[in-house]
Amino acid sequence: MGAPKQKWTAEEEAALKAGVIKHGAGKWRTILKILNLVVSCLCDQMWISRLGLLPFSSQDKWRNMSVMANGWSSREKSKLAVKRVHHVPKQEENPTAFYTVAQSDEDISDTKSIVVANSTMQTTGPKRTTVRLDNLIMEAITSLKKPGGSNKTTIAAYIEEQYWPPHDFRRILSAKLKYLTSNGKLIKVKRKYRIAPTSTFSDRRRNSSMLFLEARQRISPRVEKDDSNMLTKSQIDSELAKMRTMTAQEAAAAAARAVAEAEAAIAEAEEATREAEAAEAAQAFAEAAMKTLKSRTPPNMTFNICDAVF
DNA sequence: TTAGGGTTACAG
DNA sequence: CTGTAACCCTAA
Repeated sequence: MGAPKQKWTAEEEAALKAGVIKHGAGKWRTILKILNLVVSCLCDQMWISRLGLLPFSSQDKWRNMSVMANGWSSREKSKLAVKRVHHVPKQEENPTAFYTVAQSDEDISDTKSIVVANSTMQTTGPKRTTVRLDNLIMEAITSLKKPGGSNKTTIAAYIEEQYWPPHDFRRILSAKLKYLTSNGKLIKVKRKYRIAPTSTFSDRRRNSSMLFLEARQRISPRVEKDDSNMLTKSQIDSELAKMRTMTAQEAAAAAARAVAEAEAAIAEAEEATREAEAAEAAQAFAEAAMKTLKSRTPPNMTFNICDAVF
């Protein structure tokens, strides 16, 4: 009598998972934005109506999926302080069996549900989820304690030592440094950067600018390639060619990465206007990736994107 | 804007 | 009828 009740597709679930992995459960608005962006190419009106107009849909979906993964019944037990989920031994058609939903009253600092894979997951502190390149730069300069500031090479070396940035990370760093300098956050003297005295570093608006480094850090090396924010047209085609030979699981992983990278690229682009082209390319890749995933329509999409990515 | 409770559609 | 999933509402 009213609402037709549209069901979620596997692709949509995959995209949702990717969004949650990247931003954490709870940032539904942000996730929504990314999801709309990535999946819009499907011309799936359901997404437009569901995600565009009903933010709580993704929230509800995630709630359902989480509850399912924990084996609890519908949703009535919202008071779950779960710690570990054992694999459901029954059938293998339960794709979401690896969530560790740390979501109780106050044992975990924030309500950010941590999605954990079963394999090579290093210690991911709950608070370490949002590292920004800006902060890394500040951290580097601060830690290096150079009198006149640190030059780009030194900063890059520091960050590369502490984290696991992509290959052309230095290129992005350059743009970022330039931007921060023009913005007054940094002061550049003789090729050396120092933190501006007055400006307590804080990025005005955006919180969605999660750093691709973060995602990059955990992406297993097997998918480590020449991709990054700076995707060229040919690189995208190359990626797509690879995807066509992928399994559904790998395609899902690629789609997940596409989500992350598109978001990262777009976030960067918003700050450094120079990156607009990169964002476009990354977005194109994301869309293409989703399209590929869509057209594939594997037997029953029982992939676990967490497994696939991490 | 989000967390979380309530409501309704749909499948078994 | 019962359980599940999508949808809706609202306090904070």
